[in-house]
Amino acid sequence: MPDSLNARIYETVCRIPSGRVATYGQVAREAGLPGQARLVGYALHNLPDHSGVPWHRVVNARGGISLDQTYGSGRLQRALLETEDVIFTDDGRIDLAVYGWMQDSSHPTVG
DNA sequence: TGCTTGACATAAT
DNA sequence: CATTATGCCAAGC
Repeated sequence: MPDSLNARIYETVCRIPSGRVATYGQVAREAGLPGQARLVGYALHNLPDHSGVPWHRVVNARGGISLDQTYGSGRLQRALLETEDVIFTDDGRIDLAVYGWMQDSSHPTVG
């Protein structure tokens, strides 16, 4: 199994600060996989529960959970994000403009 | 070995 | 912002 690949993705996902979320594309770029956002999702799929990787901080470009929110993982991610003070919209999405993983300190809610 | 699928992104409308 | 069409790479059978 290509741990070198997943490892890069896990490393990047762990880089996501609490209370914020990053898109698959953003993680993919940080992991050195520009354009291969799918591989990020694939890696997270292989991600074991005992890995300690904050996979719940990874969402799609719409700021929404692609998983089935009607069952386990989907509901779990939302629950975990809520524990990070992340607010969901009525549409069940996250405002990337507010909770998006911005490396710059510039934040609409902070600045 | 080759086809199909997949926790997605981006461009155009 | 939502929808539709296309691209990308790796895993599964």
